[in-house]
Amino acid sequence: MNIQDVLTKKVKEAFETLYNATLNTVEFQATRKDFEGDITVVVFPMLRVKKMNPAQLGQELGQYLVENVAAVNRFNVVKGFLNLVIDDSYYLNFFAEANKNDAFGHETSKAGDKAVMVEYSSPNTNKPLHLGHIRNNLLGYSVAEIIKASGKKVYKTQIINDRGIHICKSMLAWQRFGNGETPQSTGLKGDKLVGNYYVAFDKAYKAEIAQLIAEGKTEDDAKKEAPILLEAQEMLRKWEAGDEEIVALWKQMNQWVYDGFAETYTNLGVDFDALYYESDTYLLGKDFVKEGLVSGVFYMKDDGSVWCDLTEEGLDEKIVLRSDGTAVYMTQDIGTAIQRVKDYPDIGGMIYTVGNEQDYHFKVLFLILKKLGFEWSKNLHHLSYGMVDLPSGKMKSREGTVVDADDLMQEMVDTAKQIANEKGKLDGYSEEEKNSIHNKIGLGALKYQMLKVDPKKRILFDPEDSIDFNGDSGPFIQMMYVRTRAILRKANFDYSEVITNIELHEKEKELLKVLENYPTVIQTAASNQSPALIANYAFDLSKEFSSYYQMVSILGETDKAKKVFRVQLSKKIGDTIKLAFGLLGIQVPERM
RNA sequence: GGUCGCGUAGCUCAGCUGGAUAGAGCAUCUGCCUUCUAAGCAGACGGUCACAGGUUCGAAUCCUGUCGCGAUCACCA
Repeated sequence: MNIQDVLTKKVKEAFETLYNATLNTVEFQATRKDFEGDITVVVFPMLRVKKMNPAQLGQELGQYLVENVAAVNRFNVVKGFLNLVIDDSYYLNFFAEANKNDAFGHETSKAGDKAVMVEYSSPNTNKPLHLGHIRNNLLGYSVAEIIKASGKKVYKTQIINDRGIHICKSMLAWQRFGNGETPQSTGLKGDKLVGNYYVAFDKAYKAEIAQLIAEGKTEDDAKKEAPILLEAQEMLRKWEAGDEEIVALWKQMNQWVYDGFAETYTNLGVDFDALYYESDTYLLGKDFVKEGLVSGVFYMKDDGSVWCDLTEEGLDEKIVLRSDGTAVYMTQDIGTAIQRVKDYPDIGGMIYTVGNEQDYHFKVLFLILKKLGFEWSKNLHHLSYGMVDLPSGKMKSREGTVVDADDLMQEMVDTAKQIANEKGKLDGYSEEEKNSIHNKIGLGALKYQMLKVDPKKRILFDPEDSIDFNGDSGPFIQMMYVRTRAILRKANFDYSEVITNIELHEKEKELLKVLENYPTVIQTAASNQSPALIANYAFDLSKEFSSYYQMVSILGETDKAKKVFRVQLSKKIGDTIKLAFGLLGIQVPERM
């Protein structure tokens, strides 16, 4: 029970005793720096229950709390704010308790609890991953880890968009211009090689369009009639018909891409528990469309296309099956969702990490699943995040205006290396150790910068402005962890004794207050699906520690009990930074 | 045009389930490394919370409207 819970109970009790009135909630906030106190009760909302002068009410409540709550030392009232001074012993006891738990703030799932499936990444297999995918991957991975830490079972998954016209474009261009190139023959990463042919296709396609326009066609006609596009469409038909040669090429090129992606995922540090491939699932929804047709959820138009009428819900009509009977995106997503629940019967809900450009699609998908009568449809969430844009606008693979994921990660590591070399603090380490450290710091900087922003906000990424390594940054927080580790390495004495009877330094009290919030922050971050809250918390804790570290000597303290406590506190803060960063997928180095 | 989202310091962002004088980082300026790692600390400077109304004891926060930016409204995914 944290201090808020204790006080809530006692304030309610005070209300019953003093005024014979019932209070539903008690509102708290951290006491402003200008006033004395550790926590503040806001009395204004209580006036609705008990009409009286707020200052007087605060006075009476404060008096009651001092008399009836051991942890409350004294109080002061400013306008409608009751500022309480909490006794050091409360925080020392809290710390002693928290210190017993190596994963303080993290819960584990209980047998029988429903699981959450988190979908993220879900790339197309015709081009390499870019910065937009990085944001998606980091968000999805982190939200999954946060929900796990909040005490739920989690499955991470993705749907790999491995079929469709876009893949055929790369395949066709490779057939035509590739001269049998392979990742082995060129030394290129597989996804990069395939991406090059996607660009090559677009180049050839544009040339043909220009040619056709020169011959007198309109632009619209030219775009539809360009021979290379017609050929790609023919290739897709052949693929669907199971043409052996085409399918073999498709498998080959996809495999190159998967090998490339695997490397990127490893470097990025993300993973998955279950993979779904569009080529397996794109037909799955059809049966449910048939069922929905029977039950009246859908209706068929004269041309045979099937629709869902959502006008009553304020949306429009949505196609769920083409007139030729083939599946659309929506058909597949309906089928995939149902399939996942069949595969993992303990799923109670799903989270789709997909950009906000698809807000409408998911609104419709969830509504359709609800209409189809699936109980779990009410627990479906679209983790909608803002696009990562460049100063020049949207990233476009075909036009080569993308920030490549692998390149960017490498750049970050190189920058970390350069900074480390300038500082020279890693001199004497092996190359392997150095590389590992540069890697953690470079990626930490990148990941922190991506995750500290509220997911729903769009990120403007300027390649000219470098990612921060100072201030509110990943490396700053890693640095604070490193300091705590340096202290522990030098603390060559037994610091296991439980300390409850010392006087706390002002900064120590502040640190303990922040520490006490950690469990709540995890729960809030989980319910809001926002890694940004964890990132901000890690920074607050680190900043507080940084100030403490500067102001107070830990190993130089002469009072034995204080020294022991300070070492314990430093360790706990380091451990908590490590845990919180773990939820963001960021590793911490032991030195830097 | 309809719908959805966003607009806070020069820049990047917190704060948004209403509470005290709106907070950080970067940049600029001033101090601080013989003491646990200066990727640091302490401090200064910097705001009509897009604009206009409304609700409230109290609004950056909630409601309405306006403006600006973005997304979306395909038998594409």
